[in-house]
Amino acid sequence: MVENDVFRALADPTRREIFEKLAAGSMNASALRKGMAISQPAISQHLSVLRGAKLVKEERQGRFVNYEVNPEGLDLVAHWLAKYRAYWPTRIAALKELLKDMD
Amino acid sequence: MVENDVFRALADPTRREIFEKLAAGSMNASALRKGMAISQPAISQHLSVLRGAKLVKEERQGRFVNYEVNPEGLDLVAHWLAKYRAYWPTRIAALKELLKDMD
DNA sequence: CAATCACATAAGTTAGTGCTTATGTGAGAG
DNA sequence: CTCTCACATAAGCACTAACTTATGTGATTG
Repeated sequence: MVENDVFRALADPTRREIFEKLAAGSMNASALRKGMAISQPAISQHLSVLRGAKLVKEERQGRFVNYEVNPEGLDLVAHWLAKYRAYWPTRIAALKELLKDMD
Repeated sequence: MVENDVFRALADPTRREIFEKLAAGSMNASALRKGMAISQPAISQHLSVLRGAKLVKEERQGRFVNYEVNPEGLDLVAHWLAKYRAYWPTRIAALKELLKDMD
């Protein structure tokens, strides 16, 4: 079940931080590590989890591996959230504004 | 950090199941337990976690405690997700339809 | 008020998670 | 071809998390 993988992946704050960095722009594992007090294998393991959750895509470029956000994982969260839309009426107005901006 | 609590709470499949049940209609802990192969304390502990994540609200009713969905937690998820809206263009159309339906 | 019911809390066990150091692998540089 | 670089995998360890049984608490029932 991939939905489970997504939520488990996002449960770790370090992983959310990595994801956030990638959302701002794709980069390789070494670049991701900069500014984080964590070992290289740790990053690699986190990326592996994020990949399994479809939150991240990898693309080999020579001896570097470029990582970028995979929308598939986010879609899963959006889908899950949509099931409970009846419970966040306060956000509807904000969402409408948001969508208007995107036109 | 409550955002962390929300994602950690949702990482457990049993907890998501409980939440889903409550989304379909508020009920007490005993009712929630029905059909689940789990002990009474386990339910109670899960509800405690969900409460800490603002995903659930409790309301004492005599010796029963009625549980219901707390939109606050969902708002947190929606908020987090909105930050990455640039990455789910495919969902935008569906979302617009959804919002139209709610008018 | 004594018994019971609905639920919470305590304590202990076990499995899983996130980290580390050490090592492996595959591609470019010299 | 050899060395180095970027990253992945292995193994081990400390901590956490989810469950259990046992017990506590506060409200209703008889």
